[in-house]
Amino acid sequence: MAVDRQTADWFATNVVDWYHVHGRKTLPWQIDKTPYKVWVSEVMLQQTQVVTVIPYFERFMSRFPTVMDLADAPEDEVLHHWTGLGYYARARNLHKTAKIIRDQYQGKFPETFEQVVDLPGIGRSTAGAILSLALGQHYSILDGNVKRVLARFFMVEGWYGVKKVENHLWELTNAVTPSGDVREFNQAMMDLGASLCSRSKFQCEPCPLVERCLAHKNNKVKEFPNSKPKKEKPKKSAYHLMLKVDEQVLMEKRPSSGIWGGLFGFFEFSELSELNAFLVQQGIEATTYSLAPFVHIFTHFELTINPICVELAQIPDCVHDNQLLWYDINQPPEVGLAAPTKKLVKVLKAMG
DNA sequence: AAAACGGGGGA
DNA sequence: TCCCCAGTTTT
Repeated sequence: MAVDRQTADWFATNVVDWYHVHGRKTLPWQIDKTPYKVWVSEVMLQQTQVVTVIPYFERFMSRFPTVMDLADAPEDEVLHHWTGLGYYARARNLHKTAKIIRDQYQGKFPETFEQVVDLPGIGRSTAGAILSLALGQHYSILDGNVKRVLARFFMVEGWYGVKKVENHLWELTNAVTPSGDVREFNQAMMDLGASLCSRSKFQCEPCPLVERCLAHKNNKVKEFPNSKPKKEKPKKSAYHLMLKVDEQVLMEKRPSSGIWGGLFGFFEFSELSELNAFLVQQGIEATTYSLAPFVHIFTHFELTINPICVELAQIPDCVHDNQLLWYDINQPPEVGLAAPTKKLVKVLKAMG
């Protein structure tokens, strides 16, 4: 789906005009712009908002005023100046790239798209930002702000983590990016996305694009860009063996790592056959019966727990062990229990 | 508690 | 090529 020329021109003109009145022009990386400054600021801004970035950027620039200073610095010091920003792999890439520029480009920041985009930590959008903002070259950008503005204006369906959707957005940003004023336009798009067209606190009335914005027209600004579809949680199931002697039920201490680490719980099996094999192995011959299965939801998966009961007349020899606990449901010992275990204890108690 | 951010890297 | 991940902030 192409954008007609008239719409593209209208879009660009309105955005650039808005920039001249409302855009930011005096951020530290906008003064005396160089590819180096734009690069460092763009990488910082990939993960953090403008107000937070400013002090980091200034400290970084006063310690590493040029790409050569950065290249010659010890990695630890680079990381130190990044502390608090997170994503430390990006700081390492920054340092790696500085060394490449020192060693392969005589310390001069490369100025072609292919060279720039090949550098570690610089992808298509960041390369476009460096070349357009610092050097006025005609490249589009597509960061999160631009994606949001375009997804709303054109009501782009789908989550942009999907390649097809992202490609479509690239076509759109290419189409609306004007041949002149590319610096102003790109900067304006990022400013717009960060301010009026922010994710949740958007304000459409003062927006220079409001008249033709499809999401606004359809009263669906909130729905665009479409968010990442909640991925269905993997479903797992487990059998929990509740070995009962009167009012006591057997638990074991779980390994310290992994789910419910260090808590006490029932013997857990992924298959019923394993549970039965365990009983045979322990010389336990008694009838088992099931309680109602239930689902326990974790952040990353859903576990269906099938409780299996066995009632014995007396404590079997085989199960005296430090790691084991005969949990008396009337006099609960003070140990950690996972939520589903607690729930099952309650069920047992109710059964009497 | 969960999504977002842009690029790297593993499947 | 697709999908997940990193760390922190924001919602």
